[in-house]
Amino acid sequence: MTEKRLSPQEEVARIAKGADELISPEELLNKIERGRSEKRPLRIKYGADPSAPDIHLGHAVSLFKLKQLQDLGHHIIFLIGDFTGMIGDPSGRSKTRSPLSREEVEKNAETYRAQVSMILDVERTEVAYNSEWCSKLSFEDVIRLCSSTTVARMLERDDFLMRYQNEVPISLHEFLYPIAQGYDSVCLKADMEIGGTDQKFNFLLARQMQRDHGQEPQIILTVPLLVGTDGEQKMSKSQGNYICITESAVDIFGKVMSIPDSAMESYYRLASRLPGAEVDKILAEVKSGKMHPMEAKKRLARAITSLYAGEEGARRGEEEFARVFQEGEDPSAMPLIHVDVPPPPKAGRGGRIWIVELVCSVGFAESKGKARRLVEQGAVSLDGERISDADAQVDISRERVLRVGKRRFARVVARG
RNA sequence: GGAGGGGUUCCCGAGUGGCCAAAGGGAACAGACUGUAAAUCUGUCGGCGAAGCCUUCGGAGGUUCGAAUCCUCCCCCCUCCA
Repeated sequence: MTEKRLSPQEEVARIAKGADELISPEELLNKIERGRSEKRPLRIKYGADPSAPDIHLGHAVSLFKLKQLQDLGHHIIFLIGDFTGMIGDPSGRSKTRSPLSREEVEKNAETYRAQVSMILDVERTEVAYNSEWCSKLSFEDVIRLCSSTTVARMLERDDFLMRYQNEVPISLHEFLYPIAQGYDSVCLKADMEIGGTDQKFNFLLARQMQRDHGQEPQIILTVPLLVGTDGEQKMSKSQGNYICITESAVDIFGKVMSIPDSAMESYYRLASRLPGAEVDKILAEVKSGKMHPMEAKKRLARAITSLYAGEEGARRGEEEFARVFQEGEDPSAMPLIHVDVPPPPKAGRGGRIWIVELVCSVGFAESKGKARRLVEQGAVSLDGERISDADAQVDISRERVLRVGKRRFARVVARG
């Protein structure tokens, strides 16, 4: 904010940067100009689903855009959809979500604040809950709201259409989700809403509903969706391909390193916060063979990790990564687990335990069968020594390092 | 309300009386390879100290030596007609 104030045109350009779509730049320019003359910041809405309160790198793309708007002096409203959470956002899912209980919703909403503060200035962020107005609606009100749109319009939404065509059930209440979300915009008098491209339909409906309520429609800004660590599907909790911003430095670093090379560019552009020119340079060097892709990915991992765990964390993550995956050594920190050892009559001398039993009891396998298979497949080692005999009895009377597969480690010792 | 089609192991999906713990694909996990990855290849993929046995094919009963498969009732989903 110390820099010279941007002209409205420049401000629009800055806001549009990195966006997938901005509807529409002209309206935004208008709003900014009017806002300036009235000394009124724009009200920017961002909705969060309380059923999955972990903020991951995909959400962070929107949050950084919000941060930018916040720094431009606008008013951010972080809306927790505690009411709509009971419906479940149908966006992008193939089946109806089961509703959350009141308690779950509240508990989840609770965890947002700390996470958001990693990116936004929470002191200057308004937090709102849509139950505040949604729960007050009468059936009559709901009917009126529903008249804003039509079934045909609803079925235009590609996930609904897809489900409909595939004969997958769509519950009627799922149609209420976009309605409720639109109503949120009405109640908040939102000037602008931000979210992933998958939210476009909902955002557009909100515009319609605002018009119906005599308001000026909100500006829509969608940001590209970040792919998950698999490099294919969009990052989401249900896909299990996400990187949480609260994960440890080591995990963030490692997970970024595990993305396919093909996903590097979009991670660089969407998740790293590095200047575009620098990204261009790195990518060009990789392409020309001047930089090894691994080096480029390490830089990426460093950049992303440092956003959430600081420089120091990024360094630690990198060291640990090199140590464990490149040198094949044990991690510097491993949980110490005390294991109950069966009494001597069954296991022979004290301190000895069946390897399969051991793998199970530290939680590295859910069943004996799975543990047995891991052993047979050569995934299990003790102090770096592979154990592939599924009948082996091992001595853990003193502390030893158990490793299963590439990334599961623990220090184990017999209890007592 | 009527007619028809469906509900199978994490997901999709084959299976219409024993050869079915159930094909095939995906996901996942492990091993090899590598750059740590991706891709590829190989293997595993309900439970049990593994021999055999137990539990599983929407639910409950029944027929049968034997049922995911046949019968009865119930629940749920989809399509068309009203």
